[in-house]
Amino acid sequence: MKKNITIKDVARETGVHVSTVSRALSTEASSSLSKKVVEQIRSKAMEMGYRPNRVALGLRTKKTMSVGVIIPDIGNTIFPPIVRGVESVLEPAGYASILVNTDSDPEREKQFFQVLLERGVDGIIDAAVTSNDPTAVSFSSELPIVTANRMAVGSGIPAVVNDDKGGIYSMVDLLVNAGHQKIGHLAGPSHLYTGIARQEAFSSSMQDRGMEIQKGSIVSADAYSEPAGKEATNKILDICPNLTAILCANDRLAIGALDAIHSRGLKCPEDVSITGFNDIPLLDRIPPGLTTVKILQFDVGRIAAEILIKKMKEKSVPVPETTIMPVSIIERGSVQSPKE
Amino acid sequence: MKKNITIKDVARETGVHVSTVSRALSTEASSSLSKKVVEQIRSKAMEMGYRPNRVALGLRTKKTMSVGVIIPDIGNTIFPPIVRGVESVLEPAGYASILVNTDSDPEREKQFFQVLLERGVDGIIDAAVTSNDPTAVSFSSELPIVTANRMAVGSGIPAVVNDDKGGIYSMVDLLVNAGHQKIGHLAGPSHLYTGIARQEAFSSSMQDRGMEIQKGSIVSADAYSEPAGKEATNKILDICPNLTAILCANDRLAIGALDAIHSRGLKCPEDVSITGFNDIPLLDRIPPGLTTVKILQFDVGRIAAEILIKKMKEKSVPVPETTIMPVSIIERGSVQSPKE
DNA sequence: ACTGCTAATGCAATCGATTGCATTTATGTT
DNA sequence: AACATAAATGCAATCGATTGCATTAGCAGT
Repeated sequence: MKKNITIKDVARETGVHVSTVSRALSTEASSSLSKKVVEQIRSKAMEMGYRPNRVALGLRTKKTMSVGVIIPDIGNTIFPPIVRGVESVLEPAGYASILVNTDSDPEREKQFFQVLLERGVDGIIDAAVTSNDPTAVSFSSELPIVTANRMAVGSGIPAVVNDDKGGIYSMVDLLVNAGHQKIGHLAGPSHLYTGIARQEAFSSSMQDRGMEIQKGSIVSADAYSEPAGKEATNKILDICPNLTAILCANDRLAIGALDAIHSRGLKCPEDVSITGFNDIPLLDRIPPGLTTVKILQFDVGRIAAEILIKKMKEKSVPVPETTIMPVSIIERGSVQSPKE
Repeated sequence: MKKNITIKDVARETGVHVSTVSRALSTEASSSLSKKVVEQIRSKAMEMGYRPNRVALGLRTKKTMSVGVIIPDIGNTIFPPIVRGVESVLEPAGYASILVNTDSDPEREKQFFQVLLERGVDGIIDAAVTSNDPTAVSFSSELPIVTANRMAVGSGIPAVVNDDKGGIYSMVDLLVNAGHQKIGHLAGPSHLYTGIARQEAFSSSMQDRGMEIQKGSIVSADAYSEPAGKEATNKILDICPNLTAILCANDRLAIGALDAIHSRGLKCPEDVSITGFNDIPLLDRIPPGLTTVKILQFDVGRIAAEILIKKMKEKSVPVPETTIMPVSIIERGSVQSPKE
């Protein structure tokens, strides 16, 4: 492991001062140097295998050209595309992404904010933010933050989210048009924006149509996981066995719901129609084919990163506080008209 | 955005020299200071909201406590668990992970190595390495590298891989025991270790059993994707329509194979048995249930990170050059005895 | 009280770059 | 040829920590 070449070494070899080397290597500053010298220094640097030290640069300029990406769990299939979208704009812009998983633990989220700040990130994409998130809010005065897929309600932190409300409205529409009257809602965790927003949308959508929401027909799952979905579905059906459709807050919950109704000897869509949200990879291949709301995961990440970059470049630049990404309904086989 | 507090500020407030503050804040060096002063400085620092600057630390110590994690694509479901495994040991050890996606482009891989070195990472986990990877080899003399899931054959770079050979042997066993005689192999890309290793294992396993490998019954897919799998399967079946089983190099290819045989009006497992490799998330829910080789993705990442940490702490410490992780066969519904 | 130690703290260099200002060199004008 | 001016380069401080060495303070022994 040989010693790294620094501008000092290049300066010595070319017989100029380090500041001259620094200028020669920079695109802008090199204009103040004679062409010949610039040329000479650059080729010498190349020849010597000079590699700039970004740590030193970061110390001097207080810009590390890195951003923290906070997500609950990269193992959850909804997040990789978001991360990829973030990357797709950050990387070409010269930023490195430091990825951390909170496991939805607010304590860990807080620690990671600390760590990321110690590391001098220029900004943070937070896809693990909770609906009421004092941590994110307090740090938002220290560096640019943009939340993705979720938002901290009323925090003033720019957010890129999906049209949760529109998606749920459309889905209720679809179910109602198919003839369903008794619709339940398997809601997401009540501390998450998506859980809350989708549940509110469900309720108001049903009300708008003058449809009855049975007592016990809305249950929040503890987490966005299949087992939690199965458990919550059982709770719903124990109280409201007459439901003909269950609108789920996301696909994984819907898969859990499928498990639950199967274990009760029921079938989807014959006995109960089920719908999801997100359209995660491979979902199309799981029978009976979940009808779901497709979100633009990649673009959520992409736009969030674009906004972040704007704010990092010029922290006072005005950016939209909430960007709502369009969603679309994907019809597959899990919805049919109620029988009889 | 207020100015950050530095040890200088703390020093001024407590009336001591910066070096004293530095020592007071460090666990080891604080032993050389009087208890009282240490106590005083620490509480003052806490009170002032002091946050250490790791960039400065990194410059001084030449350790950034960060590692680069290079993968082909976080969107490919096999990688998130690996990344999570890596994280699970890196994070508690105080390392941050910089994640980059190469999209399997060797040129990008090379660039990322450069970037990561500029950023002063202490080591690299490379899960995007190709079987013959001059880039990884050349950089391996500059910093510790460990490859995960794949290996650069004969490079001397420590690797943590799956028991690809064992998995394929077991799978051939399973097919043969089920009565299959005419077995094809949908191989992975031939520039990837997994593609090569699994194909070699297939061939030798068949030979060991004295079974015939028909001409044209082994075809490499261009990429580990469903469309590539479908395409390659069609090539295989065009030439060898009499095959009763196709052993695929991974699950996504197997899913593509499923698509191909369906489009030919054939059924799995009635007409053709299909097997996969990896056991990616949700695979169990895709009909007819792919029989596959389960690998320990999380642990591959975990062990790779453990080895890397060892090497970063003490670069000359001997570590196993190749660690082979056990695999297991998961039997589902995609294999049955050939009819007739 | 003086010497000799040890314990506690201060000093200053260092890591690798950038950058405002000073200085030198080159160019042009008359 | 002299001088003003512009262009090119050098100087040195700076970013925020760490750390080997020097210095001071405190204390014990006589």
